[in-house]
Amino acid sequence: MDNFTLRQLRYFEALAQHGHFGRAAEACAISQPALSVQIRELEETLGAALFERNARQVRLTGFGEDVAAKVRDILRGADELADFARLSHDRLTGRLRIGVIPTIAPYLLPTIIGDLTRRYPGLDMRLRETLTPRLIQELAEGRLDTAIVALPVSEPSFTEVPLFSEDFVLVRPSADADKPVPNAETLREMRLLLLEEGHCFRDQALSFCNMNSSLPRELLDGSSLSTLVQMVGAGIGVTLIPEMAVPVETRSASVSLARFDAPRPSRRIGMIWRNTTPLADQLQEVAEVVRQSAETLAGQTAGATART
Amino acid sequence: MDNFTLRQLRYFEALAQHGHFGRAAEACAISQPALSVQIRELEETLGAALFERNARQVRLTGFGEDVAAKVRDILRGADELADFARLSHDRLTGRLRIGVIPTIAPYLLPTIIGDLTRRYPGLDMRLRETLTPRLIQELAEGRLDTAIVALPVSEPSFTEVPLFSEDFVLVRPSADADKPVPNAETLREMRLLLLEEGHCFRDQALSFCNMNSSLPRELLDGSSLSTLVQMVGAGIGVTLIPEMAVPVETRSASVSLARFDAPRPSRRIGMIWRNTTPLADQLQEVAEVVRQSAETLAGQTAGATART
DNA sequence: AGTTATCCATAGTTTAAGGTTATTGCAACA
DNA sequence: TGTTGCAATAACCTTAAACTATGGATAACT
Repeated sequence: MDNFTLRQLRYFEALAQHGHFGRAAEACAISQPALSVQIRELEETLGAALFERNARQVRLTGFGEDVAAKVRDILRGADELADFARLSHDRLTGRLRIGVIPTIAPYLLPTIIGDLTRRYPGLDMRLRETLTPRLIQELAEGRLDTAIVALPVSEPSFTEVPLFSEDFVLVRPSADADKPVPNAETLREMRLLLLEEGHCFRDQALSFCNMNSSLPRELLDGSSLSTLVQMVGAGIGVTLIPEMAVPVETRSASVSLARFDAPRPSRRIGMIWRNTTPLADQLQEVAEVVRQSAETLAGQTAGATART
Repeated sequence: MDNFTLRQLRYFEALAQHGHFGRAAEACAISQPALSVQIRELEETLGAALFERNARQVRLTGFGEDVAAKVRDILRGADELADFARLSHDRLTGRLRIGVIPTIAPYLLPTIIGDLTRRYPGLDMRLRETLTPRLIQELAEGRLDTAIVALPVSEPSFTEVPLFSEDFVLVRPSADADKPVPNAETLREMRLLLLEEGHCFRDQALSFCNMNSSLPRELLDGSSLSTLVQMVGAGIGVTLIPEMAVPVETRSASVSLARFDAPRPSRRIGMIWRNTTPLADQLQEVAEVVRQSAETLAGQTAGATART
């Protein structure tokens, strides 16, 4: 292998520039003998003289000139690396891969993308929307940096921080607007439309009714909350949606909304990341930003829910 | 300044590639703790984690990936430098700046350019033809690597090696072909055409006649041997030319050649270089090549002189 | 669940590398 | 012929980097 050091290259460049051991050494903040030794060792590793030493001046040899050009490239590369590292210091930078579950993504992402981009200019955000199990797997494999999911996840190798809680809202045909709000019991008797299997929100909704997810039931599965609301509008049944989805999903459907009495169904949303990620500090910051975005969004949503 | 070392970058690259401290350390031919320490120190200098260490694997962080790209560039540059140096090992390479006096250049250069190029492929030869004082100055200033001149030069800071001696040949009008060959005495009475001042060959010719160069005389100065021979052909006078110039200069002129009796006028041609040049060894080689080229050339020249 | 295996980090020690000051040697110049 | 300027060398000291041995955490196995 090549056995020269970056230090030798820096000394070499200084000497090439100054043409004088004493002054070059001063520029490198070392003593003249130290520089002499390093230059000699560099010449030995390269196998040829880089400088011609003369009683009156020190001059690059032809070989030395060729070397100088290559050394310049190397040192500029090293400087760039140092600059890049300094700029990245403690700042969230480069790529940040965030996973989000489908029952959050459409409502939260538009806001937090904006907020994060404003907060961390130059951040290369990459978003992935998929079901919790896959998010967990990709996070474990290092293909994601963090994920926004429903808590708890209870993976010992993950850290989870809560972001916010959101209630579930009942969506029923407009015709039912004046009927009493059902409780968990009565809800079980109704035709409850749910997301297809795999969605955590499906399980959360079922759990509210004390029903088993795997229990074979005659229910129609939708692939998105949007679909479910459309089906409700068509009078096929009722469904639950998280509060955050209300403004978007009920905008154009003729359905009525109802909030449950206590104990209200709800879920906790949080961020998770690998315990070992070096981004922990920055991800805490990101969590704070997301939390505030969600809070703002919740304010608007509450208004919307009230209006309906 | 940046305080990382090339060694750390090599270790970093190995670890990035292997994703495993033990195997990367083995690839670097060091122990695992040594690698751990160097990686940690690199991370400290750069101010951020490069790898995420996990019980099962070691993975680059986003920052680490950006760094890896820059590190690759730096290391490839270093490798190139090492390769370049290895190729240049002890071989005469790169630029070689040779100065030659005008009364040698036209006759010797065509041959030695060919011979040197054959001997040192890839050599970037740069030739300069000018008068001895300027050659000496440029050599001293490091603007030439070596020069081919008439000896002695007697500069204490220069090394001189003899290449060959060459006799001076008398050139006179063809009509004089049968006249006896003049000696130094009788030559002084003839109309001797010489090169303009500054040419060493002018002084050498004058010295043969025991005449002082600065002595005001009615003589016509030519700017090249070629001009002088043309003037002889026109019957204006006689001149001396070095043996080596004979084949080229008398090819198309109607003049006759005559060799002097002993003591024949002659001059010693040699190569000079700075005592301090690191190319000394290689220049000795070059001198040997030039010596042989000149010998070959002298053989042809002798034949040509005999023919006339 | 206890045990083993794997793997990275840390500690303590030795060796090599790089720095310092003091001195020598060499050329150039007055 | 000293004198001066400058690079090389020597002797010594400090820091860096290697090694062996050990520790602690996490998965995997029985």
